[in-house]
Amino acid sequence: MHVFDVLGDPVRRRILELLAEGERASGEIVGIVGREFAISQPAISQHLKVLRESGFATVRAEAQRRLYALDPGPLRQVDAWLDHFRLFWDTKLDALETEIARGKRQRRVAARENDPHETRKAG
Amino acid sequence: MHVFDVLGDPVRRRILELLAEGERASGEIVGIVGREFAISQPAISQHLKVLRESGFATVRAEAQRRLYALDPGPLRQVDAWLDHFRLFWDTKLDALETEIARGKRQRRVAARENDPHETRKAG
DNA sequence: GACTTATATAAGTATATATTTATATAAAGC
DNA sequence: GCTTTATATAAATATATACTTATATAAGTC
Repeated sequence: MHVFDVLGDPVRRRILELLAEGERASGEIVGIVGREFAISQPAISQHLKVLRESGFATVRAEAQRRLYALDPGPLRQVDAWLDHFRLFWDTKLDALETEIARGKRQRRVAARENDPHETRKAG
Repeated sequence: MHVFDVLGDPVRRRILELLAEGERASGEIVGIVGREFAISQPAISQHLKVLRESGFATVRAEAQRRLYALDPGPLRQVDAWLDHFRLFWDTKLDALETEIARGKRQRRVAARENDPHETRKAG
């Protein structure tokens, strides 16, 4: 399923917002999102499956619980696709600013990925 | 139709990419996108309708032609939604940078929107 | 005024997916 | 071992939407 199809569903968007706050058990998500959208546990379980299989979320087991965490990869892809349009919607100056910031970020990310110690901070 | 549902279709994403390069007549879009995706003129016309009605594109007439232009509003909404996750995927420092840039941009946008010269789309 | 060009709309259909209820799996507690 | 708790899967169904072909609208050309 394409990144944007995944994001097309409001339940999945809500789940992602929750996961942005931190790891959550399936049951917690069912509690919150199920109440907000009035849908069943299997419905949410299937949305979680979509999020797993499309790379938006990872899971780890802890006893019977399944703890879901956000994987930012696909969201970064969306951000990258928006680059097509930033030059359009920003003023030229804004765009330049944005591009400079992105470039800096990308260079740092590249540096991290080459670092065998996988350090969290990079200047 | 929700912003993300609009972006869920690959034909519409391609049309938006084209419009990011500048205004295009419906016929040009049919020529390019129709060939790439092997779909008919009415199919593309219907996608253009979706883009119009969801605010991604504006149209103006020129003789029989319909000239489509990108409206960045909904794409900015997507960008804004991604803010939920930037703190997650950036390092703290990166995020701070991004937020500062966004703040500056938003203040400028607000200034533009208060400008009485602002143009609105045709009914 | 008929014909051509450019685009949109109508009607019908096929397919994808979001849901439901029912059931399976699997770990924990007693 | 049986029951409870937590989660996933199966099967069936409803709905939305992305197409198709056919046709309408409207401006330009001869």
